[in-house]
Amino acid sequence: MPSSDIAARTLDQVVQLAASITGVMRDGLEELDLTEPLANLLWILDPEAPPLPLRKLALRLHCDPSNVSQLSVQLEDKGLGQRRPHPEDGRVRTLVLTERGIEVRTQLLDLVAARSPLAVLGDAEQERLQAMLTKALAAPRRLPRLPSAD
Amino acid sequence: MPSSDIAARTLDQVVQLAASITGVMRDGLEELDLTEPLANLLWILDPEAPPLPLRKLALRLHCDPSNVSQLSVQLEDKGLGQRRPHPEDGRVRTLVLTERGIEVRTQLLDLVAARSPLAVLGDAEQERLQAMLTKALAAPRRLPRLPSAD
DNA sequence: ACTTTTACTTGAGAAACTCATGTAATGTCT
DNA sequence: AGACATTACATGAGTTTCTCAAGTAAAAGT
Repeated sequence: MPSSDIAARTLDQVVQLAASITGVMRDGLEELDLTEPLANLLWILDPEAPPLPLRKLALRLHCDPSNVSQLSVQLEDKGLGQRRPHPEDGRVRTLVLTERGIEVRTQLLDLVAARSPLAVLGDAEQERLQAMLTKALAAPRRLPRLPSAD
Repeated sequence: MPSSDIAARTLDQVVQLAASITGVMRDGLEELDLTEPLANLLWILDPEAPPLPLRKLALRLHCDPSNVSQLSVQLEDKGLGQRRPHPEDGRVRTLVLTERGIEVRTQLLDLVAARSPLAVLGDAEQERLQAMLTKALAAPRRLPRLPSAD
């Protein structure tokens, strides 16, 4: 049982899990009055972290910056977010959640957490899982044959 | 440290990992001459498993069956797949990979496996990871407040 | 000061997806 | 067996989402 088979199987399971999670999210979008791209944006907008420039958000979402611009407008139109000028750099805008935005984001996260397959794992298991994921995510991302994007 | 925080953090890490994996995949699409939706379809087309009806593929991809129809046409145009009538049910069509399709799929999987963050985990760790993921994915999916779709 | 670079916005266009409709095969009911 | 309903897929139109190109404004480099 070669090592690459193990890797392939692990990868496949993670992808399956991810698909399941996005499925759960999609099923909850209507009751939150969100679209999928808006929900994805909301997801990475941690109210407790320092606000991020739109450019950083684009990197995180693996999409074009212009796309984030358009999504930001939608978030503002819904009263969930607000673009703020960066205090030090006049070119930069950061995206901040409004009170209502924080509320909806919490609902979104709670909903997905409650219905995701991960919910069946106990606290101890989740912590072991976290340990492994942390290790993987912290890795210095050495991409073979590619300039370091991301 | 309430249990829901642990769950939220685990979930966030899985989502981050998934984003990273799709990012890796996207970066490799050009060199494989694939689009993202085609790659996703290719991914779930295991040549060793019995061929699946288009409808099942749509369920797996969380999308409309008509979408799978269109993607199947693209796969055929590229010479990577072929739709076959179901031997017993005249309405059903299954999608099978061609020789070249299997080849490209292998390249895709290998590429993602090599560059994914999971690559930094050792075999033993991956097996422990698999154990947990298997448990989660096998769970009978009790969706709160929703008829059992999926 | 002048040029280059960076961050965002805007608008046009392409890609991907959904929905409605149509067709054919299967299942069901009497 | 015949009539009706259901299921699986195909097709075309329309919507949504995304990318790309061009433009503006601020900052950095020379």
